[in-house]
Amino acid sequence: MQHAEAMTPPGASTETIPSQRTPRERARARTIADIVRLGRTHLATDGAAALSLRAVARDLGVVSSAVYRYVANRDELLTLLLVDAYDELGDAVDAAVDAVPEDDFAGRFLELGRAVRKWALKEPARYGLLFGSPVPGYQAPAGQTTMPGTRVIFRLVGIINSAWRAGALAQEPGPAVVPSALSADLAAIRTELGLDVPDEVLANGALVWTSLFGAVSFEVFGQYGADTFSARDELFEHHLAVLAGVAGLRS
Amino acid sequence: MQHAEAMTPPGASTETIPSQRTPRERARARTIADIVRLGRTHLATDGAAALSLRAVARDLGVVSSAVYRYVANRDELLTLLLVDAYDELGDAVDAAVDAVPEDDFAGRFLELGRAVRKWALKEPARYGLLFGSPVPGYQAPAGQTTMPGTRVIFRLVGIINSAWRAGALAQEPGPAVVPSALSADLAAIRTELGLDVPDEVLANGALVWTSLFGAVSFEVFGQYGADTFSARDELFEHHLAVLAGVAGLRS
DNA sequence: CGTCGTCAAGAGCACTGCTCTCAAATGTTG
DNA sequence: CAACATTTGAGAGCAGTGCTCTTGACGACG
Repeated sequence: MQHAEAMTPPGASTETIPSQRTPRERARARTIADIVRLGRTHLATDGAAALSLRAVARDLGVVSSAVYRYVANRDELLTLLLVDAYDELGDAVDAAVDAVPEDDFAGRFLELGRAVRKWALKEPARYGLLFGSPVPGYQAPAGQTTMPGTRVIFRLVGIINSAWRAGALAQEPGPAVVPSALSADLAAIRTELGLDVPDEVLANGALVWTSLFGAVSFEVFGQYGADTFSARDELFEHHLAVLAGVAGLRS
Repeated sequence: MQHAEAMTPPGASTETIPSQRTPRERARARTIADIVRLGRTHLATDGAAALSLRAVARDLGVVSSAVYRYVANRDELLTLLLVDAYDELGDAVDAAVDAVPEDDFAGRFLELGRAVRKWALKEPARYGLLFGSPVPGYQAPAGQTTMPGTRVIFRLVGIINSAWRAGALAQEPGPAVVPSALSADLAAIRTELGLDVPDEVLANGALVWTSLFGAVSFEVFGQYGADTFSARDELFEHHLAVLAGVAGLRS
């Protein structure tokens, strides 16, 4: 929050990419991209807590203090990597969902879930940065991270909302009454995202959201024992099917 | 795994607590308990990655190298704190569940969920150590952590199994067929834990398990936006009610 | 062509985990 | 009670970390 303003000094930064007018800016952008690329590798290899600016500098073939010309501190590099990972996950989810016909709502949901799991298993450390325990002392600047960080949930509620509009949503009996305070929250979400679904569906959607990431996190973080589940694909498919039912998406 | 053997030097340690025969052992146990206590404070304050043996030594009023007389390394202290936290969570869950009549299966499940959430919100950093992204380079020794680490899930499937035995489990329609490989996993779990529930119920129980911790993790780790949900108690209660339905526990 | 801005390098501070040696305190035992 | 043995704490030291500051060089721009 406070960071967001501090990061846009008055008169500087055009928010959009500066299109690299001078060769200096070109070289600078290239170097920052290299730093992010190397940081991504270290992040994927050793995890977020072990991300070291000095190590990145070594790989860059430069002394440690030189990196500070391009990145203010370790937290800023972490933010860059956070956005980088959110975007990669968002792209993967978008591609998977878009490959399914628009009117196959259940199919789109299943592919969304599979895409999240697939990316998480491929990039466990980066997934951990996004959805694991927060890095101590690091607070993600909301201004830069909320947008890419909400792509998956936006996509999910978008699918549910489209199904609702198409009249393809099976209404579960479920606990009918939604308390007033929660109902106010849901109303705010509904207006902000331009949704039509009633409280019950929206609340269930939130549960499906957290449950999807709960299942993925358990698998990625090794919460299942080493040998408790060997058929993890099938377990996840079962979970997805049940969650589709909770969301009202019958295939 | 490998650690487990290295931690029981031949001829030493009786595995059970040595009951502190000599005053030396008494003093030693007291010091270790102090280290764990101080470590717990640091863990709760600054998170797992920021846990520092030197800081613990300072608080203990002793030079840094002295703590290595009691704890082999940082990872071993982390293991002690891991077990410590698992046990505290397990105790909290046990107390909450035991406060509900044995035949109120849905009520027991709800209290289990509430206890997990309550403890997690009270101890976010320690919860993060248990269920967040794994600490890089640290592998929990299974021999010491699996037992306390499985108390909650054992308790959960115990409730479901008791309800099944009592004929109080509402069978949901759900996706009927459970694939063969997953069925084999579930059979192994069933025999190991002495359960009677069919595949479908057990698989749904696994989903309820991961979903419960998914919902708690989202809240503890701040995955909900800062101001998206203000009525989080009610949201969680709604989730619990739906999950009780998934488990077949109708109240 | 000279000025000015940018950049890399190096030194340095405070912190971390961990190892080693040495001396003191402590408990055990003859 | 005194001698011994074990345990313990202190200190130095190594290698690593984030980060700051100063210095010198290089390149772009007026």
